[in-house]
Amino acid sequence: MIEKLSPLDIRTLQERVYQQLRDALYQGRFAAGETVTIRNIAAALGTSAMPVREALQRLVAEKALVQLPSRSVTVAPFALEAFTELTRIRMSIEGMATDRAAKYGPASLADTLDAINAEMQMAIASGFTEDVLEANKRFHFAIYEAADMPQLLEIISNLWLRTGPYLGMAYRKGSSVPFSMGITIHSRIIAAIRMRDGRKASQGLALDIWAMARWFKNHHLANGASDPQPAVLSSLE
Amino acid sequence: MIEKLSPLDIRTLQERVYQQLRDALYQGRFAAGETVTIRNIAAALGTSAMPVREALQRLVAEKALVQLPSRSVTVAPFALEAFTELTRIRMSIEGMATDRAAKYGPASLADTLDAINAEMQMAIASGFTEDVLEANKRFHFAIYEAADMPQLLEIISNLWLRTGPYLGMAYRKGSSVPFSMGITIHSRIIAAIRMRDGRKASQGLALDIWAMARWFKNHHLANGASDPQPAVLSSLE
DNA sequence: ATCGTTGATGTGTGATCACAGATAACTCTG
DNA sequence: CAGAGTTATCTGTGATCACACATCAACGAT
Repeated sequence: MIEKLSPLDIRTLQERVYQQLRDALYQGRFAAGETVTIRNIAAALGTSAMPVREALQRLVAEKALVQLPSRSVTVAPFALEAFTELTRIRMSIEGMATDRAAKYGPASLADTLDAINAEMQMAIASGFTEDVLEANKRFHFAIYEAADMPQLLEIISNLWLRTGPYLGMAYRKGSSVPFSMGITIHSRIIAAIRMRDGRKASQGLALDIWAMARWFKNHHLANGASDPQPAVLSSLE
Repeated sequence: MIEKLSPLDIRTLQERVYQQLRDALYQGRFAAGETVTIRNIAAALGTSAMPVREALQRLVAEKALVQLPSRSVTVAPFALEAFTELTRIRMSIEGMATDRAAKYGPASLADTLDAINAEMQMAIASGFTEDVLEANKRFHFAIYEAADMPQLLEIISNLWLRTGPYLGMAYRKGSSVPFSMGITIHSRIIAAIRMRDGRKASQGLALDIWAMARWFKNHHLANGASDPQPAVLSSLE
């Protein structure tokens, strides 16, 4: 009986609108600063305004979108200070998750990460940046899930939703993301996890986040004509 | 001209509903597990269902309320594991904020904190627990604001919204919260901040959070008949 | 006695509408 | 030719309604 039928999508319309918008945002498919209107999206999705407006409000509540004083909703324009602060927060919070994953995670974690890192290296070699980004995300979240702290995981997901668009945006403009350095750092993290050295793993992860942020800043500000960042970790500490 | 008129409240209805619910939740005025319906609240507030349902969805998005599979919204019932995890997260995140406040905050911070701590001691002496809780909150947030990280501040506010109800609930049941110990810990934090010792300040703050959580667990579980927690910090580390 | 059915009631969801605020182009006045 | 006022248009907000789903109690069949 069961195998003759396929499960249905019982999510509410609002939920589906939300997830579609969330994905689009995460992949940077909306331009920063772009304003997003209820009726436009409703028309694009073929729904009424109702589910769209609730999805938008939810995204605003999660800080994935911002609401102007005029009450219209826009994609947050890039702001250096906000980005720097987010990076600092991520280094701390994701570092904490990594510490716990290293100390108390399953013994199989290091092997899982090795496999993902190998896939990432292959993706780099073949040049599919989209796949590289995806593998990088999988690498990080494999660690965070191993920390076995569901609420922390959600906080981290939210932070990625806020930072993600910038990276996607940057590589969409055709820049070669320096992921090869990432591979090396990842290996160091794996080694630390294998030795259950939470401190080293956490520091490695923070370095990974920091290096990516520094690259992004230099790349982004090059187009915006501003000072490149010094290659010293302390500037973010 | 200007001084003849007083400014109006231009917030949307939804916003006002949201803030009223948020306050009520934070003060523990809703029982854990209680289900909250749109029409009831709308009737109580004298509005239509529309702004209420949007406020509720916002609170769900912020994890201040939970949505059951039946799609009705309830106040999250107390769950020990969730509380323990939240405490751990708070120790880390609020510790980070404290570290920065100590290192880079204004020189006046220590004096401000001393004043608040004195007020708190007075409130303890006079027995107004509500005032004690309020002073305690002011103490903590004076530190977090000094860290000058607006996004981090919002994350912390959200964490307090999730943890706050339990403390309010407990003291509402007539328990004497052991705040006198808090005063001592606070003094240690102030001393560390005065010396710009971020590490010590952050450890002191984590201890403050941890001690409060431990008291709550013992108190709460005493009613629920379970094992009291050992008085060792490592159990949470 | 147990399980399934039926109904009543209460609930969230989504569509639709009326309306006020915002914005920008335009017009009129000085 | 400014600058204040006007207008047209687009936007979010809030009210209201129809509907489907959830829940639970009373009832009936087995």
